[in-house]
Order: sequence, then structure tokens, then C-alpha cells
Amino acid sequence: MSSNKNRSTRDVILKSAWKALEETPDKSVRMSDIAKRAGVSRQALYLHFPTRGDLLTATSRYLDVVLDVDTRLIPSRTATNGLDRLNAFITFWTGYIPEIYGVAKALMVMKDHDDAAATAWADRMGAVHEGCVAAAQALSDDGALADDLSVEKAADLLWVLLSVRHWEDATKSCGWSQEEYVYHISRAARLSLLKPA
Amino acid sequence: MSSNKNRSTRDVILKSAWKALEETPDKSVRMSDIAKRAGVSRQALYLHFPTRGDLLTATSRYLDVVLDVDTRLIPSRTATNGLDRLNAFITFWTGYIPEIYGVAKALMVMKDHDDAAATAWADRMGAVHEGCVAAAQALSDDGALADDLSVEKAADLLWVLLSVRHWEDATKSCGWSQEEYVYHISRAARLSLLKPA
DNA sequence: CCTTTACTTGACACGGTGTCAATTTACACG
DNA sequence: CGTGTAAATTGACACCGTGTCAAGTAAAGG
Repeated sequence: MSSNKNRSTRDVILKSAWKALEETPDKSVRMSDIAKRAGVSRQALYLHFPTRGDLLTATSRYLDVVLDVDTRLIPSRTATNGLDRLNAFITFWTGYIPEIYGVAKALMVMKDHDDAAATAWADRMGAVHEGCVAAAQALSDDGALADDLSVEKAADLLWVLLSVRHWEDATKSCGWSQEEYVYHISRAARLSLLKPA
Repeated sequence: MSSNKNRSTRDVILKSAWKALEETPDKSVRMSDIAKRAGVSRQALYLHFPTRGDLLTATSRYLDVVLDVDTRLIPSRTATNGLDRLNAFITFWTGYIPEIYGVAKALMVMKDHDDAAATAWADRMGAVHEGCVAAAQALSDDGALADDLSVEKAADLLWVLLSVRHWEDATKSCGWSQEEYVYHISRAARLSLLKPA
């Protein structure tokens, strides 16, 4: 099978991209860096991915598989009430962010000056937004949603609170630990979304 | 006075940078764009500002003067209780963001791949953080701060809530109006920071 | 054995920043 | 009125990273 080798190089590249970005999420990782790490020529990258943006997006999808997003989302999807669903979703996503941060950061940076990357990022974040809508809807169904929030606004608010930049600000700029971040953000989310007790 | 002409070109450049960035905060404004708009050669820019980052930072400081930050901060500084101070500060800053967004965006983008710009941005945001600390302290003095927040954590939380990226997410990605943004963010801030009523 | 497919090598164009040197403009002052 | 000095112009160039292209190599598979 000729496509076997094809596949495997592709995977090597994706893994290398991941590792490189994970290692230095701050510094901008070049195509040549990834190639070197993959033990492959820079041009081989372009054989598999048209542009850097495509490689980054592919890497982030690759992560979803490797890190098994679907399994991780089960608690949230199977929650039996709104508050549980909200908590489960927040737990999932806040735990996921640090693992994808390297790749996410690269995409975030790129989206600021590359329309294709912007679309890709919007697409990825759209998935998170859907999760937020589901949680907000579940709260609404329970009558637990604060009175001055529509489902849509609640979802948006949650989404904004859970943004990767937000995590970055809190942990990198403010120096919060991951625990502090999770605690304060989920607290803020609950206080903002739920009807006052 | 020879430095008069010097000054005035400098100001023309700053104003042009401002206008250019205001016009297209999304697209990356080039040095040549600014030069053209200022009716000056590209090299003239480098005569006044060593690098693009320096020009951007100077522009943001220029805005603070032109938009009269000090006056705008008076209500916050003279508030007689914590809640008033918090509200005044939020009103100031949320109103200020849209006005500086173009320049801020350029700096934010640049900070992701330029250490000098990162420092400049951190410096500018440090000023905002100080405002957050002052507000949090005022709340604490009133005994109005939520029990599970230290002054420092409260300030950080407020700062994160008020980040420019946050505003960008809400208004650009979610399509909130400025009014909606102000309403929901200040609501979230109050609910998160204050002792439950 | 010969074709096809995956990959390599090395060269190059492009866009944007920053640098440099030579030149021109203008205005202040003796 | 000229002259010296500071400010600005012009055009060329180096650098970096992305993306393109053409020619060559290596190996699997019929």
C-alpha cells in the first residue's frame, strides 16, 4: 500500500507540529522547525498540507482524536440536569485548554493576519460555542438560568469566559495556577449564568 | 525653532497611525501605509520611531493624551465607596476600549511575535490592572468583596473580564452591541466580585 | 524491468521591516 | 545674503519566513 507510507509521514508531521508547538507555544514555530523535528524536508510538509494554516488546523483536529475529545465529553453530554451539564462542560474544557494550548496559540496568532486561519479558528471555536449553547439550554430547561439572560446570551457569555485568551491572561499574565483558574472561572460562570440562590 | 517642525511631523505621523489603525483594525497596517497617509516618506517614520513597535506604543500613549484619560478617570478616582468606584472604573474602561481598539489590536497582534511589543503591551495593561486593584481594594475596604476573593485575585479577575480580547470576542465574534457588552460584562463583574446581596 | 509514488534538493519570488548612503529642502543666524 | 545645520527624501539593499517550481533520487509493485 503506497498510501501507508503517505499516511505515516503525515502523522509524523502532525505529531512533530504538535510537539514543537507544545514545547514553545510562545515563539512562532516555523515550517522548517517542524520539518527538522519530523526528520523530513521542509517541502514534504507542503506535499501534505497546502499552507501553514492548514497544517495547524490539521494538527488541532489530530489532537481532538489523540486526546479523545469524544470520550471526555461524555460526562457533559449525559448530565441529567442543567447545573451538572454546565459543571461537566466547564471541567472538560478548562482541562482541555492547557493540553491544546500550544496549537491553539499558533492558530490564534495566525488568525490575526491570515483569513484562512481566522476561518479555521472560528470553526474550531464554533464547536466550543455549541457546547456552551447546550449547557445554557439545559440550564434554561431547568429554569435555572438567570432572568436577564437569554439562552443565546448566556451561551455567548460562557463562551467568552472560557476563551483560550482568557486562560492565557489568567495563567500567564496573572500567574494563576490551573486550579485557581478553574476555581475562579467556574465560580464566575455559575454566578453569572445561574439564578441567584 | 528647529524642533518645532520635528514635533509637528512626529504628531502628524502619530495621528496618521491612529487614523489608519482605527480605519482597519483587522488588517495589518504597514509602515508604508502610515507614511503615505502622513504625506511623508517611509523612512521619515524611522527617523522618529526606531521600530514599528515603538511607533505603535507611542501612538497608544498619544491617544491617552488626545482622549484625555486623566479627566475620564476622575469619576473612578473620586468615588466615595467601593461599588461606585467599581462601576465608574468599568464605565470608563468599557467606554475607552472601542476608541483605542485599532491601536490596541495592532499592539496585541504584534506582541505575539515581538518581545518588545509584548513588553510595551504588558506595560499598558499594567496601568489598567492598577485600576482594577484600586477598585478591588475599595470594595475590600467597604467589606463588599466576596469572601472567597483576595484583593489581588479580585483585581486579576476584573482585569481579565475587562480585557480587550474579551471585548473583541463579545462584539466581533458574538455580535453583541456595545450596550449589551457593557451590560453583561459589568453584571458579570459585579456578581463575581461582590458579596452576594 | 519499468512505472508510479513519495520524498529530496536547491533555487527563487514575494511581502514587509529595518538599514544605509547620498542627496535635497528649508530655515536660522551671522 | 550666503552659509551651515537639521530634517526629510530617494533608492538600494539585507533579512526572514512562506510558498512555488523543476529536476533528481529511491523504493515499492505490477
